[in-house]
Amino acid sequence: MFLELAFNLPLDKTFHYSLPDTLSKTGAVVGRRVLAPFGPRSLVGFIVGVQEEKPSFPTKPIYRFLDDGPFLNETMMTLALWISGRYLSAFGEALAAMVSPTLMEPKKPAAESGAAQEKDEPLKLSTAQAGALEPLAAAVAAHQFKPFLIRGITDSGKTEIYLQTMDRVLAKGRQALFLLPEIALTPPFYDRLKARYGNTKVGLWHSGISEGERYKTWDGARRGDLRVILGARSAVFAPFPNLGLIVLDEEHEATYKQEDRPRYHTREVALKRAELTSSVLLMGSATPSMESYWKAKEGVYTLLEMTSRIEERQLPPVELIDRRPGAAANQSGGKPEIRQAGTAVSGSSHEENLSPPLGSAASRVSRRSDFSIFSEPLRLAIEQRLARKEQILLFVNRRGFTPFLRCSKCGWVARCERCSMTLTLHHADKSSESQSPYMQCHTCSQRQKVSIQCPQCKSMKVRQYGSGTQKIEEELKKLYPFVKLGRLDKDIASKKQNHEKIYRAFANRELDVLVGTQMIAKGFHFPAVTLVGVVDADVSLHLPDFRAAERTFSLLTQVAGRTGRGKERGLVYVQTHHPDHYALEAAKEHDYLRFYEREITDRKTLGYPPYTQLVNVVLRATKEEAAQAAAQAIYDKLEAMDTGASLLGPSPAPYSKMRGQFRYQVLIKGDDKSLEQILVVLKHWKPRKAYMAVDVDPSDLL
DNA sequence: AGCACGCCGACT
DNA sequence: GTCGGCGTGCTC
Repeated sequence: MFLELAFNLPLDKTFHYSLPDTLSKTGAVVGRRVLAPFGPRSLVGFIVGVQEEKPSFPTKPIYRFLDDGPFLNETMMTLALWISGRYLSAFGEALAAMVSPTLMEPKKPAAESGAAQEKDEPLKLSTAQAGALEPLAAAVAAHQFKPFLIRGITDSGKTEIYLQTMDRVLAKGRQALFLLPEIALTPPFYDRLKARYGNTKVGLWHSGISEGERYKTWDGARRGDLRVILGARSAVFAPFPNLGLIVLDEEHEATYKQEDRPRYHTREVALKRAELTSSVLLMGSATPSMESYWKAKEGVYTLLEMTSRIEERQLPPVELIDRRPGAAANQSGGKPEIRQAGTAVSGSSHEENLSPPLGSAASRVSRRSDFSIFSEPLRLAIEQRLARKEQILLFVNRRGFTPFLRCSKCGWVARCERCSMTLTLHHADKSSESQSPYMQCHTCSQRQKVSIQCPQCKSMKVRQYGSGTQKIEEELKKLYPFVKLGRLDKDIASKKQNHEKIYRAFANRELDVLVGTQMIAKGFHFPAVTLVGVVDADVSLHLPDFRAAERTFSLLTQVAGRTGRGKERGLVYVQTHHPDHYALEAAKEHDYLRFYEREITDRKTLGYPPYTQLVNVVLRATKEEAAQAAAQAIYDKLEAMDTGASLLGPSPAPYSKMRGQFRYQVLIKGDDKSLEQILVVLKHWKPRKAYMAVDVDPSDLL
């Protein structure tokens, strides 16, 4: 008896082993994990074939079987094969992606209960909700593969639709997956699912779960003891034997794309898995991706639309504040009303002195007062809410104090030596180990000492430009010293308790204002928030990526949805230099369709998805010439094939250097047929003196 | 991916 | 004389 094994290696190859007499032949089944010698080391591999004939070369015996049966069933093996083909990874890598990373390490796997909760019962549905549920219930009853897309505005009651669809799936004895774009969003859903289906029936799955818990959850799913698994993208691989439903919430989120091998898109994997298992796929979003909405309109997905908020609550007015020089909103008018006596600062200049010491009284004096970070309307609105004891969210798209430092004399800009990125100035936090300010690269995380003197012209005219969360926090403290202020960004949330603590403090209204990055844009339900301020909407708009407008629109829509969730009407202020950009205009009007119609026209004109499929080939090397030459070589090869796909490049990637490696790319726009030919070539292509990464369906082109 | 082997430059 | 750079080759 001989076994064919696949390992978690970037090799398009399987390896053959013998079965020692000490092991039972009946244990040799496809999908089971084994431990086997591999060169000088031991590796966990998957059995992908079993045969009687002795191979023509010498074989080694495996050490032992793992698990008590096949870890992956036939469907999951098929899904892995599909992933390795579509996303150009080795079969073994795709198989490994389906289990916890710890289950691929050659050690023995190790082998919770929440507080008693009120039982969660199905809610009575609104007419709109009932209308959406009907076709879902029919598809579940018919036991057929069917993809649905719900476009439901924030607070429209999508979750209850997910749950009532799930009720029906579980009632038929099948299991359900509930996928969210990130871990931070799971806790409230986890509580609700446990309350609804019972603690022992619901499993939680994401990269933060402990090793023991992981094994238990996967095993529970495999045995069918668990009925629902909630998790981030890798939960799409939960090995349920009788899957009936996959819910993919916030369908448009870029975090559903896996950024290392296999570079799969959770949405596409979910679609394939639903097809293989005759399950219902239920995708939902307030701002569906262009691809999905287009497919829904083409009839590939069934479109369900929910365009009113529950209890008829109104969407908050969104006001765009023109920040271009000379625009009315930038003139600082009257003094802030509730500012306490003795606080001298009324705002900071756009450009300010970095000269020593940072943030000292001396540097404050030099600030011009006619260009504040906060426009007059935003400041007045902040003061009004503070006076009324209502809560405020301030959204800032960057962490740190100032996103770049530049010499105003010679133009030198502080950059990371290993990356083509500017360095962000950070002030020391209470929580951080550093006592003094530092500069940090947001690509490679490396820190440096702050340059006060320009290294190029030796002048002392190094200035700070732009504002991050820390600076907004500081400005607010200066303007309103008595205000209780919290900040939530990656620097703070790197400690898990911090995230919890700040979230709870804000929820309990111990804080008046919360300043934060993307983290505060999603999921939060705080009824006392009546003002959302977007300090600079242009950051995401300016990324050199074809999805920049789409990202900006959905981000603004999401942020706007954080207010007006209580009795009081909410208000959103968006500061921008592009008040007439279609993404901002559509966000102001809460008009997804208007955005969609405009954006889809551009996609068609420019040949971007959904009208084409993209493959981005990135070549990186320590030597720039090597990366460039390798990119040129693959370009020449593909060009000569004449497949009908269009090739862009070779050109330096927008982030032209990362972690000491130069990056060049060739972007391919094609259709199913041309890409099929191209992927075959890429699969066997070995670049010289450069590393090649092939990204099918890239989430961005940076 | 690791990890070995192998052939050329600056150091205890 | 050796430590170590990373090029290329192999793993049933």
